[in-house]
Amino acid sequence: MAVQAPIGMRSRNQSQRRKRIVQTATALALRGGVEAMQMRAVAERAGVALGTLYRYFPSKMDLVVAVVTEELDLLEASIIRRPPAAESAAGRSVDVLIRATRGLLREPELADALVRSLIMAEARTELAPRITDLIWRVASGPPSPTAEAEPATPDRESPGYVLAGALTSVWIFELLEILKGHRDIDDAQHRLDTAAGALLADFEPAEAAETAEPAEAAR
Amino acid sequence: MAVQAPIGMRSRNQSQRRKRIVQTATALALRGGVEAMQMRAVAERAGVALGTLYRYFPSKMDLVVAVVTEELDLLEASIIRRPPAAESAAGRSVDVLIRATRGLLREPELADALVRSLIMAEARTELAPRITDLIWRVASGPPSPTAEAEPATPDRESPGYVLAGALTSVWIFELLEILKGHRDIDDAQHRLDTAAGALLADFEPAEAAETAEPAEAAR
DNA sequence: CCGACAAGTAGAACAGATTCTAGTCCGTGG
DNA sequence: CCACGGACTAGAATCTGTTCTACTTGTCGG
Repeated sequence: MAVQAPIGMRSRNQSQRRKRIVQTATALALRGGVEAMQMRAVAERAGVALGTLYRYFPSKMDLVVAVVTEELDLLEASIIRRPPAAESAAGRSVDVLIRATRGLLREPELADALVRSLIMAEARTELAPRITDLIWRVASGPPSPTAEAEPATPDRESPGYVLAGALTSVWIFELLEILKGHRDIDDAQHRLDTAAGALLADFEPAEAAETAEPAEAAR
Repeated sequence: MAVQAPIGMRSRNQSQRRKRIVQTATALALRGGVEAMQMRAVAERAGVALGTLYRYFPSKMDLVVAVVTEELDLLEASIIRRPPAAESAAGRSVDVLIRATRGLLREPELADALVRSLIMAEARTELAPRITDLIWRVASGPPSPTAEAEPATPDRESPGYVLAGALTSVWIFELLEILKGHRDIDDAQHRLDTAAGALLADFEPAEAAETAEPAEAAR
């Protein structure tokens, strides 16, 4: 077999291979969900040996996390592309979360994988903090499209960040409930509104927030 | 698995058997954790055939949930025995949650099972709501040992209940983080204090409990 | 050119949950 | 008394994640 590409730089091939694996895995997960994303199947369709797959992703969970991480990238990009417009920190946060929810529910199987990853994933990759950072940013400042000055490194001990983390927990659970069929989106939104209202009532991005106080930023 | 209408002696034997299975499972889970609680092993030690075990518990998850449910009973009993003393609703809630946390961490393997059950368990048994109910009750009533006045049936749509549910989410996540080794109890307590302070700031089912200070929960 | 080596490959082997097969046992209605 | 049905049993079989074996290839320093 091994139509080994003509001798080339190993590292590029590696990342190429890795990418192909993740794509294959995503494709499989998109239908059938996580259980359809079987390691043998992924290896086969990606054209690598099972052992190789396991070299790149030591466990299925790692692969799931990789898939989900890409999804998360897309989500963040979409947020940046169209920032939330609400007045309050809570409003903006819920806006983002609900949009994320709707987006995810378009691929319930993937959403399921995301949630499980957020919850179960070991220290390997920190997924949940990415959500919390997102909320933090969104809550912190009315997004000023030009300013990069937004705290890309929030103080993770500050009350504001802790509360953003709490909201993340709530969101993940609501998403989970939706996926389990216990709620619909509107119900979840209502709950998120309630929780966010309480959690972010007097949200203030710790210190360095002064820089970003332009009330009505451009759109 | 419905505890179907009794049929003579049969039903007693059934519940006897069921109980023995759960006990065996618990014993195994107490050491080794969920992975040590292998279906074959449980069946063997409980003295039933594998098929029978699967008749009673269609999946391992169901068995885990059964085990964890018993644990939850113990927790509730312990709460009733020694009600939280703090002034504020938030203080009492955190008190209970931290006590639960400490108790659970005495059996990390079981704690792990609990958390995963709370999260993953399907509609079958509703574990998380039991926690929320607990928080609700504890938050609602300044512990009046005599008063039965508190309704055991909270309005699950009320803002107060929704907020209690949010606190449940936060707690489960903090517990998870502790189990993953990302936090210690004190850290978690601090976060719970922050979250509960915000969520239950002006909690009141009927009465008033203004002082929403992050309470020094019991040691 | 050589030997060491990392990265691959094909495929067998292992492990534990879940399912399936065949047959036994026992209480009950006819 | 007896056939039926449901609960059990022992154990094989299946499925899927994970690990292991044995062998090939491509790269590279010397």
